[in-house]
Amino acid sequence: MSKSTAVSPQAVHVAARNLFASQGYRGTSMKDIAQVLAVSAPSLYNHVPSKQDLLHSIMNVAMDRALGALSAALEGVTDVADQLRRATEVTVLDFLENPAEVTVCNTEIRSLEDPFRQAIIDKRDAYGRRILDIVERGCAAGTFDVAEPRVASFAILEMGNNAKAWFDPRGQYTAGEVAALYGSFALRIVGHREGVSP
Amino acid sequence: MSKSTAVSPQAVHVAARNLFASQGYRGTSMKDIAQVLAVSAPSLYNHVPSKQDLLHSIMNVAMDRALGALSAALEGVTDVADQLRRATEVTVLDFLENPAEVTVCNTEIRSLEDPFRQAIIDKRDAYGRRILDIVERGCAAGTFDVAEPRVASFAILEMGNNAKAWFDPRGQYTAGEVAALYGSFALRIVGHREGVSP
DNA sequence: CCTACCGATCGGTAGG
DNA sequence: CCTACCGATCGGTAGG
Repeated sequence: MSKSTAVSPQAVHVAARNLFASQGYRGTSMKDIAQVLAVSAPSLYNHVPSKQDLLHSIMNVAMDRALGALSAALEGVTDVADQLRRATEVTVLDFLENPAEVTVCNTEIRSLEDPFRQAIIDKRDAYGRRILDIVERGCAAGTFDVAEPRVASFAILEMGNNAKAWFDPRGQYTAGEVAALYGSFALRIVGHREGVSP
Repeated sequence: MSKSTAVSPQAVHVAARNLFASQGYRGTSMKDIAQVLAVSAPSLYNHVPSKQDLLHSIMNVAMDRALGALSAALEGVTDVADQLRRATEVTVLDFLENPAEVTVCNTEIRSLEDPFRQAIIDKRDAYGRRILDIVERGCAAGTFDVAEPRVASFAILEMGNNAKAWFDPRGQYTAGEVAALYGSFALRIVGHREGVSP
């Protein structure tokens, strides 16, 4: 379990992320993190200012990565159905490829104190807003047909959230194939003609 | 915030459920629970055996309620599309009407110790299995058209999970109307002809 | 239902 | 990077 050699802010970040995901923020002590890195707990404070800062850093890196991946996936894509498919795929891919960060973001917002807390909520809301924008534009263009774009966008964003819990990277499907399935579900939810997967 | 008079196992259960949902199991002390009930922390042990037992009780009650509601909703319903719509509606209704229990079930399985833990996981899996059964029967009957029934059933089960976070009981829609929207999404995901809501 | 109290553990600091 | 240590808090018990 331990992976000594070369303690760094990065290494502390990774150890904390994994422990926070499996045991929770309050269920993880600085000593637990230190043990993974084979050092004493006080030594961690040479690399990170506090446990709370560590939590914020983990969530902030995760949100920036997700927002960046969403932007990259939509670059140059003009068809609104393609946009929704790609946005859904990149969202699910992020869930599958970064299960620990996503778990921390999902379960530990309440453990974040308030200078940090609102900043993370704002980024999460910005992500949701971008999905909603796509759904609304598709409805306005007559490409989508769904009674409540806002509810539909929440459903799309949420439906893949727990895929990391059952997904097996060495199983029947690749992460990309699972993401493609969810992309087709998204198009079906918004009532786009032809939501069947490749 | 406090609600004194008549401390009972029930009252402790309710106070603990609300605090576990908002602050987490490890972030809630027995003293916190006692304060809501306006008694001292040791007094709680006259009503409940331990904090861990309290957590298990909250999750077990929630799972039994959800499983019972699912059975009741499906009673006498023979059409497989109606079954999926009703199962999805009752699932989302449960999420909206019991937000605190659902939050605890979603975030605190890791805080449950192992005699209790597996029993809760088994009940959760049984719930998911019943949704999957409906999707598989619909596919076998040719009523549904979806490439991966298993993935579809996970998506259906998950898509309403966070609805409690944005749903406002005094807002534009009733819980029943929101549930109906998700019911139509479920039918669309499985490729049933006509998934548009009433 | 209370006060008094137990051993254990926590995040973080001092000082080197 | 370490040991030694701080004040605070934890779940739970004793005893009434």
